Amino acid sequence: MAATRPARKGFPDLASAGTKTRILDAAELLFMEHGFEATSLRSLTSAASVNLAAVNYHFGSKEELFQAVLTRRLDPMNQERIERLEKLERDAGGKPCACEKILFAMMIPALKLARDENRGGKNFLRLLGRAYADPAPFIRQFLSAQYAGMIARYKDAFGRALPHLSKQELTWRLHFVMGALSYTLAGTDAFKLFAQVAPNERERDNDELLLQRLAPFLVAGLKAPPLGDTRKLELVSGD
Amino acid sequence: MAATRPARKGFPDLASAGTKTRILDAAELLFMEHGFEATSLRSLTSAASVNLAAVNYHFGSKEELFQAVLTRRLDPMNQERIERLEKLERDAGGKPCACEKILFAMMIPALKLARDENRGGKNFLRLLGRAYADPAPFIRQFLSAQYAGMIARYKDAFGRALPHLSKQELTWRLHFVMGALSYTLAGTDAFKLFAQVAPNERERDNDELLLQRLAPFLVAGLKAPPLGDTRKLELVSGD
DNA sequence: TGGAATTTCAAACGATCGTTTGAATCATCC
DNA sequence: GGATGATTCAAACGATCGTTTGAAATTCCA
Repeated sequence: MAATRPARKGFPDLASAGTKTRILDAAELLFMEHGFEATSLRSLTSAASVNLAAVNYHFGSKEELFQAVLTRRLDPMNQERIERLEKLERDAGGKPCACEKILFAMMIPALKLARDENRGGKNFLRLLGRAYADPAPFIRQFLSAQYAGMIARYKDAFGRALPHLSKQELTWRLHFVMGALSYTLAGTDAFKLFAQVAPNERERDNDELLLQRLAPFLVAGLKAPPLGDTRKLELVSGD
Repeated sequence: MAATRPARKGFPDLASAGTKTRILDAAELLFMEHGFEATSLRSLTSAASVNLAAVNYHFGSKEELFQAVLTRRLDPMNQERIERLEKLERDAGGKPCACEKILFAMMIPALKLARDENRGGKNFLRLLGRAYADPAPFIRQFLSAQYAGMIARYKDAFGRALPHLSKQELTWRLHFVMGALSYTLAGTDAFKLFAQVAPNERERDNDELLLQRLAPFLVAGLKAPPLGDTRKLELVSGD
């Protein structure tokens, strides 16, 4: 029952590393394809070429396996986001950073993850997109814990970069930004109907170009005059 | 085996209407809370106070029930979206419509649905948000069919309202808009971390005010100069 | 009202689920 | 090299799944 903490001597686990990694890789793929509930441990362990009991042995339960799948990618990504922001603020030397730069500091680590087909790549981002929309408590509080630190720092930086926005306005706009970003990176193509362009054209629209398109959109949205500065919009007037 | 097409005479079904509606209502709530796979027909029919076999009798299968749940709300909403756009274009008389008005024509039906707690309300929009991120083929092609007509017309209208955007650029920006919109309306609050404001403050941020905040953000993003008009952004230069 | 069609119901179908168990295998170090 | 602990394995656990069935109950129309 040592589990999850093997090899107490020199190197980290090596014998079990193969098993744990194969499980994580298979879980990442299958959870993305079929979702958490619809993925059975039997199909998962079969795909990973490990014994059925290996999941409960190494991770404790199916839920803990799911969290481990998320942690493996999210931890480094969010840490890199924080490091990039800190470097940005060091270079700025007390002055507020440019809005675009802050946005890029947040987007680039996600982009790098998406392109790292070696490990996870887009599969993981799609899985993450699903997790965002999942109301299961154990998923929601896990994501909250994972993002809390990173989000707080970025909200602070954006707040100084966009002094014309009230605190509430900023909160909502960052919500919009994260929505468009995660939705786009997840790339589930719920509306692939949009793209009636030539398919080879879409192939060439790689992730880097995608973010180059997303960035101006988000920056313009962030810099837009807040509610009330423009004429009052009559919303649900009709009917 | 008539099923799904009862009462061939005067009124639509009345005896079975109670059963079918109760099933749809319970399914809407439970699918939202636990997802499609994790919701069992036994808990569903129990919540609806109907017999277990009623789902297969009235809808054929669990999957068809899920599609019926989506259709009940999506059909009227997307139809209203089209009607509003057509009215807009009639009033404009050949001229391109204002970008804001097109956006509102798309958002208002969704908002009205969100506020109609009588039927569905936010529960359904959260369910829809989950469906967007679900890669299950039967869900994806169903959503495509549901949205295809509406999306095509709006893409056309936006294209005329934003002549400075290339076709590809427009495609992506509409993708961003739908992402931010659906993500926000779904309101899963994956990043409720943003909102450290007073809780009563968030309570008062009702849906109408939310869209009044979202609209300027999206309009500014849509109107932003396309890629290449601004200085070239060096993206993944570092590292 | 009587007969046909529709709807409800309890019960069971076979299949699959996540987890546990206890013995067998493997690696490691005294 | 033998003991110790980590890991793998086949097998089984009880539970729950979506669906089907055939009869009972209900509704509808002639």
